[in-house]
Amino acid sequence: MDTNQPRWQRRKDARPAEIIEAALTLFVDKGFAATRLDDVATQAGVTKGTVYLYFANKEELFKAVVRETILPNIESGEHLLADHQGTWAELLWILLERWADRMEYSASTGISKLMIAEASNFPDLARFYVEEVVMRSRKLFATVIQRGIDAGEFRPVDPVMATRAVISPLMLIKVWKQSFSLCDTEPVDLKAFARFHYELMMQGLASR
Amino acid sequence: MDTNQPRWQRRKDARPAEIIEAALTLFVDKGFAATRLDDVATQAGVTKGTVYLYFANKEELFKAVVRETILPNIESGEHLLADHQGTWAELLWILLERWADRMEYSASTGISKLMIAEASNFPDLARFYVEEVVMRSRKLFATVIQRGIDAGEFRPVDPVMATRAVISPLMLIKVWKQSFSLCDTEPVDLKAFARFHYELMMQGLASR
DNA sequence: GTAATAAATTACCAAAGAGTCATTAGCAGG
DNA sequence: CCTGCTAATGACTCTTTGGTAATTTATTAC
Repeated sequence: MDTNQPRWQRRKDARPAEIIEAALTLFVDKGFAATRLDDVATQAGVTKGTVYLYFANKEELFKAVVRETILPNIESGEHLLADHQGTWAELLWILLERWADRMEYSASTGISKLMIAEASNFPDLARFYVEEVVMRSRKLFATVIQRGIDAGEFRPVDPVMATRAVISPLMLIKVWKQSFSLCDTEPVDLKAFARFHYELMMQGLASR
Repeated sequence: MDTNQPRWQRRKDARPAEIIEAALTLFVDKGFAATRLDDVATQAGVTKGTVYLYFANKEELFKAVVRETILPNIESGEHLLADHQGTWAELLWILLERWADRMEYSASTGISKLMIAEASNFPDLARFYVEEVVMRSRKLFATVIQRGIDAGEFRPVDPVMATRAVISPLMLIKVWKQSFSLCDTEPVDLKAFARFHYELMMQGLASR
């Protein structure tokens, strides 16, 4: 108020991304229904009217959040598979490590929790998510495992089930952390756990 | 209408349980915020006024749902540990199988998904859930693994991390099924997957 | 400087749904 | 059969919040 700078600025290009980021945080934290658009607007540094300038309604904003946040992350893993030279066990570890890494700093992995919570209320978005994100991730891991089996590196297990077994622990631990960070006092080092789980997967629990 | 039976009955003792069951189904399916008390009442065969006869408000109903549904299930596993005679690997399988079984028919396992979605909106309930359900389950599995290590059945791994690795796949698959049953077309036989995961845990993925 | 523009605000509306309470009616005891 | 008790109803209020639109103001071009 003391300086005479403008009360707000026109930033047409930057607004949508800022609103989506604010919405991502709040949706992941409180859920879709419990998040107020007024709060999204405030956190994005605008007012509710501005949100409606860029998104038709709350549901469209939700869809935009999921789409914009997820899509950039999908493809890099597939490139890793295409370009890989070493053993399949190595690639498996690279994929898990990269994933654990991303979980530490990127808010985008919170989408998993969000989709789990809201899938039944947004069937079409759930279908999009399952097809474009989940299926592609599964296929990536399943291919690595299948090639490992073909190369004689892995025992001949069912690659579909093995994929689930490989992915689940990291996935759940992230979802869990997202939900119970306030009360679950057992701290988890994501990367250390990823390594532990990888080695358990490879060697098994039984003594020899 | 044709017969002259009463329009409703007085069933003071039965109502709370019926309302809780209806609420459990709807909360798990649609989430807390998206569930209308009118719908809960209808599904329980009463009207909204009756719900408020037995529960102070929506939040208290939610807490009652979590408490009443979970508590009966906790203790039986602990008894299994106390009474067990065979190997620890056997007990591990018994616990997993029993869990997979229960997931098939009991709605109570849907609580996991519900708590994941709503934990941040109900911190005190989340704390109750983590302490009374999660921690106790973890402790149960960790004890079995520790004893298996002591007995020389298992390699000397970190039992806390191993517990997470053992529990996560089944847990996530259940949560997932709960959320994406409509669009994730890959069918999962819970018991078969439990067996697969158990054997993978025991033997490992690497060929010898 | 000034006028035209459109980005952003603010005050508003309407629907939905949580929560209330006066009334109704099932049921047990006399 | 009647009477009292209270479980259950259903119409009501009030708050919350998604959504709208008239108004304001930053910005740009001349």
